[in-house]
Amino acid sequence: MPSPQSLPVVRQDANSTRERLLMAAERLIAEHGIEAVSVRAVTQAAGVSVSAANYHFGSKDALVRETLWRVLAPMNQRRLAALDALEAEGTPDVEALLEAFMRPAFELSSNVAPTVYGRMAAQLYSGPPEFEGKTKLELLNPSFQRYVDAFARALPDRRRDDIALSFQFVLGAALHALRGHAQRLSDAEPVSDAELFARLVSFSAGGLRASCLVGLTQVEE
Amino acid sequence: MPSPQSLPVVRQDANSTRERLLMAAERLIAEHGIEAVSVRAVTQAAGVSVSAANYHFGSKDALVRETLWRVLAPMNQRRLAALDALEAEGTPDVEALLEAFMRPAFELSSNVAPTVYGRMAAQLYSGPPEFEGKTKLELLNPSFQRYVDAFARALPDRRRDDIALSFQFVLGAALHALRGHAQRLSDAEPVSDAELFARLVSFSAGGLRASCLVGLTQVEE
DNA sequence: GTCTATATGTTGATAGAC
DNA sequence: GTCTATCAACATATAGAC
Repeated sequence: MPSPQSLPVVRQDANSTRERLLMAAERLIAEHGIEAVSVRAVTQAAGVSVSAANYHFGSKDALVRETLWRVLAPMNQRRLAALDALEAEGTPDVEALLEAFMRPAFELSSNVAPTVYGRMAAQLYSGPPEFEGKTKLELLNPSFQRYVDAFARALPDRRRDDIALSFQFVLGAALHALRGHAQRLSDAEPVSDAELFARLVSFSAGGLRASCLVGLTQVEE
Repeated sequence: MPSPQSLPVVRQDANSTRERLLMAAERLIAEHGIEAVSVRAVTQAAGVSVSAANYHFGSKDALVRETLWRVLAPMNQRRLAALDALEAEGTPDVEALLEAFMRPAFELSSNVAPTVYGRMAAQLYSGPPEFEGKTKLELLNPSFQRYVDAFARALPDRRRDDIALSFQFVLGAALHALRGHAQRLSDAEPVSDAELFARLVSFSAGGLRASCLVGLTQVEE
């Protein structure tokens, strides 16, 4: 289904040492977080020595950054492509925008490493702040801006910075769900991923639309 | 203003080694996270030796657990007291419940350590999962249940597990804001804490009310 | 390119003097 | 109770053989 050139597949042999390291790092970081994963753990999972990792990446920081980028860049690309498709056929409404934005985060990152895009994004926001810096927020923020613009067109009676703030709340709710906290606490039977996604979309839509009804602070009623 | 017995103040002299360690740990963990803070960093900030910490707490785990508990227990107590006060005068609406729930998380934890309650709670949900276990979710979850019950009374046409899930989204949005991500990304001028709080409340109220209008999956319109 | 072996620092925790 | 001194284990990173 994905068109051949949809992703720039410049990857080398899937069994090269470099590729195995990135796959192992992707899986371990998505599960345990950046700080909890040592280079040794990655190299052991990849079946190579520690120096092999340092030969290819130079440092743990570089390995982590490349792992994050390699996972988040395609996710981001799908987000933007979905937005392009929506805007090509008119002005999308809030629900359509939310689905387009969040869908890639709930998909598998690749067929070689069965991790979820958004789980990696959650690690990005939980982990040490030096990793947010240039590498990733430079990647994600521009598409956030585009989505905020699209939300602003879908909600024309709202100030843009108001929408930007609500968008952050949406992000927080989605990251929390991607960390697995949403399932864990509801005492009822665990919801399916599809239902979790649908409820997250409708919750976010309600939140985005809500604050247009209230003033900045306490309004007289 | 706080009634004398409002909090069980069983603390020893504010300058005891034990107290100084807990204060330093509170500040450092709230700022840098659990994993990033070493026992040495805490003892240095407290001006004592490493063994003093191990004498009083036995291990880093115990020190962290007690730090978390000591910050989150009063926050939780304020939450429950606010809910008691609301329910004493009728059936509170969604906004009142959200304010009561979130207000303590945005307040200062104590006058001795100028950290924010909710920032510590955010570290709890970001950090290694072994800290969530018994100590804290045993403390926070019961009050979550009480709030979910109250929301269920405020929204009688909603299923309870539906509300429980939306409540998790609220939690995610609040934790994201408490981590400071909400301010950082909005390109506009940074909002004040009071405005951030007000917008978070109205966003969450809209989200909580929203999903009662849609079905589980795609509904026919 | 990948390995073994090693350098160098930091971690959490302990032993024992005072 | 608090310290200094020290431990063993782990971290990141490098040197040099092959």
